[in-house]
Amino acid sequence: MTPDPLNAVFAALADPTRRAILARLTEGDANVVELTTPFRVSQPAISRHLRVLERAGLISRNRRATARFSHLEAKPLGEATAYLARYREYWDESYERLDALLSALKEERPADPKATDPEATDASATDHHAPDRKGAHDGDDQRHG
Amino acid sequence: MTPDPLNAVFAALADPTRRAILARLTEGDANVVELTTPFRVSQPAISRHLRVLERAGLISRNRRATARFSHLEAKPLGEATAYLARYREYWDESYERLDALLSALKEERPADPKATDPEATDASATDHHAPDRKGAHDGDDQRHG
DNA sequence: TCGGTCCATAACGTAGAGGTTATGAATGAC
DNA sequence: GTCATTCATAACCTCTACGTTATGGACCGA
Repeated sequence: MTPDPLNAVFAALADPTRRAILARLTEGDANVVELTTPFRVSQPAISRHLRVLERAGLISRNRRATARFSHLEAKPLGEATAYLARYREYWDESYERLDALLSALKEERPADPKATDPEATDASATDHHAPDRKGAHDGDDQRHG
Repeated sequence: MTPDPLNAVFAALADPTRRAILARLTEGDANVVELTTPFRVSQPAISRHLRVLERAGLISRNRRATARFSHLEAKPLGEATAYLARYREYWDESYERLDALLSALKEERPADPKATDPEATDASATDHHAPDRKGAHDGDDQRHG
């Protein structure tokens, strides 16, 4: 039933107006009029953006008189960040490769002990653009369907 | 002219098939056939997913004989993470507030040590609808759906 | 040269996103 | 009670996303 919360969170974040709304909400809760004013789109459009954000769990809302205030709920952002953190080693990879390269160069010259860390030379680095792994892994691919 | 790279990156991440493709690519580069097999969608569908990922800068591709291998380019993921990091204080906030609340309770009745585990009592529960950042409003009237 | 494999693209359908204007319900102020 | 404000919703349009099947180009092996 729940297809995957990340779908809704990332989709919500894909729209610049919604990101701007979230940024605005870091300065404090705001009602629809306050959120509509700076964005030169119509009020119903903002209302729909808010509904998208609410369904993604990124905001909560409560009444106050005739107004309805939106409040930033950042936990899904934390979950999205946690998801992305899985890839950190891959965008650090270039630095690691630079490290490996420098280490290799240093090996030709004498010494430097810290260059011998086996974890530093990640497999993915050598693997770069040299696939040749034809069906090596078992069918562990995740389908979120 | 470039509307904002985050648009494309988050939009690309919003699709579970594309996220699965990225996950697969952490195990090594793959051609279209290898990427199509596990996902029970047609090959043209995968080709389009790959184009979306490529436009978002999340993969690069190179030929190898008749095949075309995709390679994970994680830097945009790092940029997306950097963007989300701006909100870290807001999802940490709940823990901070929970801490503050528990501290306050402890001062009243010095006892009950097991209540201090932040993992045990879900933080979002306390955080929910307790704005007080600026708008200083209360009243819990929320609607979902 | 010929057949097979890999892949992109075209053509098409459906569904949803994002925008608009018009309108009405809910609530506070007078 | 009456009016003004706030907001959601309906009705509508356009554009894009995502999927399909059909097809053809590019390239390798024999």
